[in-house]
Amino acid sequence: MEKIRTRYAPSPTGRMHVGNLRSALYEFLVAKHAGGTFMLRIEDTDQERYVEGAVDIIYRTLKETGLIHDEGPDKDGGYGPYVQSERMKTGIYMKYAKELIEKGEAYYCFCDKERLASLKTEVDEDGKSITIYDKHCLGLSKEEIEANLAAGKPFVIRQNIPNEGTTTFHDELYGDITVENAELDDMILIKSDGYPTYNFANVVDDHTMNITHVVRGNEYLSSSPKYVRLYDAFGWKVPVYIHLPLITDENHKKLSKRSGHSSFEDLVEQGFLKEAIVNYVALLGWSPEDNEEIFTLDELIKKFDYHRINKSPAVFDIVKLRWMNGEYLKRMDDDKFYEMAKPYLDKSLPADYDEAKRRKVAGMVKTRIEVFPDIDSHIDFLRELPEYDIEMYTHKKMKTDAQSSLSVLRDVLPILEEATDYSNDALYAKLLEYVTEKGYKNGYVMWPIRTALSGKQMTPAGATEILELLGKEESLKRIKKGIEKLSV
RNA sequence: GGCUCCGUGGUCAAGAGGUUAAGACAUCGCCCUUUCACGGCGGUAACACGGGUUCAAUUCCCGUCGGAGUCACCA
Repeated sequence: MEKIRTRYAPSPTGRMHVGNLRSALYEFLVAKHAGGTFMLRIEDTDQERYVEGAVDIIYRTLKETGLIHDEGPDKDGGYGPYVQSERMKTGIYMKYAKELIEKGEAYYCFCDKERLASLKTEVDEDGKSITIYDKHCLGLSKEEIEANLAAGKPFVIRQNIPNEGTTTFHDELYGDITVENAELDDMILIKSDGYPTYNFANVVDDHTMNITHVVRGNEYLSSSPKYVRLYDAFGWKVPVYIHLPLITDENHKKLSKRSGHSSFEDLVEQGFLKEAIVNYVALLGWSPEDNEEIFTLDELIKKFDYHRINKSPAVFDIVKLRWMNGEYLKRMDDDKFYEMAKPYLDKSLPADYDEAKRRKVAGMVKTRIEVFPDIDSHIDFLRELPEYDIEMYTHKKMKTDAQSSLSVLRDVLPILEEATDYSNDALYAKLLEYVTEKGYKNGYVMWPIRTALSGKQMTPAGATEILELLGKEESLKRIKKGIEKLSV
């Protein structure tokens, strides 16, 4: 069996959104699972859409996600035959286009924009025009063509598709798909600026680079017959097609940059881990045989079998991504977690907290956040006591209310004032003495303390842990404030 | 609108002619607890509809409906 070769062929038009990333990932996995080759090819034949820096984004994203290509250009390795605009300079596309003209499978077209526009007669509900080129220039004589070319008249080269019969192609997932040739437009192969269109460059490059498996989004499904006709026209072997189900937003619309859907980099900026994003995206449209959900790239390579790819579109669910990111955070070792959380801790914590304290807070927060930016909402009270309502002192299960809290806080204040050891353990022991002496339940005492200290419904730590973090002075201040509030 | 594809809970997603139709996220409840969270346990919730084929269809076929994609000198 021949070695599998796949390629990721993005056009540099900006950041990679989740759909792009998923394509790259599956192309990578299809190849790697079978020990094949994964390559990168930059499809930049549209000078108008080219975005400065977009190629670097592609390199960076691939590198950061671990989707390392075996062939193709990279930041340091210079360019090669894998950037279409460079490749075009060799004249390869024009050469092949002319070959098709000789075979009668393509032809010169000199129609101008106006004539083309006049063809767009039918208009549908959305105001969109529908056109199929009328093959006007196919009827040109050899002399007319020569004359036009000699006169330097702008031209394009079109694929010649018969108006009768049908074309069928096979997709590994969707099976055989057949369309009427009459439905197929004579698509442009070479544009008037001399650049090949995506459609043409794609086929020429896939063939000449020996791509065996073409993995791409399902939006290409309906144009695939045209590609197949191109392969046939050349007499080339048609690659194995694997069209991927679309990834959509919550409204079931295809993800796109234009609609402002999140790119990989946006997600990273929102605090998601790269591994979690890749992991989550892998599960959009594919599932393993077992019920595992968390895996590394290497595990994915082992498990990935493209036959298990789903056919129906998948909604990108950020809520589940958040959950998954949280799983990654929980499994992360403490040192690494601390390093990554540091910038967020620095932002939220009082400046005088030393490293030991910061590490302690990191540990508290580790299992309760889903993404790093969640940190602030958990610990902001350490910086400053927020305004809070005394309603918060009421807790049904702890059987506390404003009145009971007031008396507890009044009792506890002197204990805390006298305490010299402000460690969690010592304070806990001290307060427990009080609790047992009075015959209260733990929560009956701890709840009001915690409330007075934090002013929050929830905190990442218990009352005594917060006492330790805050320190004596600040703690007493907050307890007094609580008493004051409750006394009114 | 033409063409193409898709249609299992709110979402992801197993399954496949005969099952009590998995699992995960979300949601709800209980337990644990120095609050919340974590963790543990449990609950609600799905085969779009109508015809066939069959002893038996969620599963196969047809139709309907619904959704999406695509119809550029963009990729």
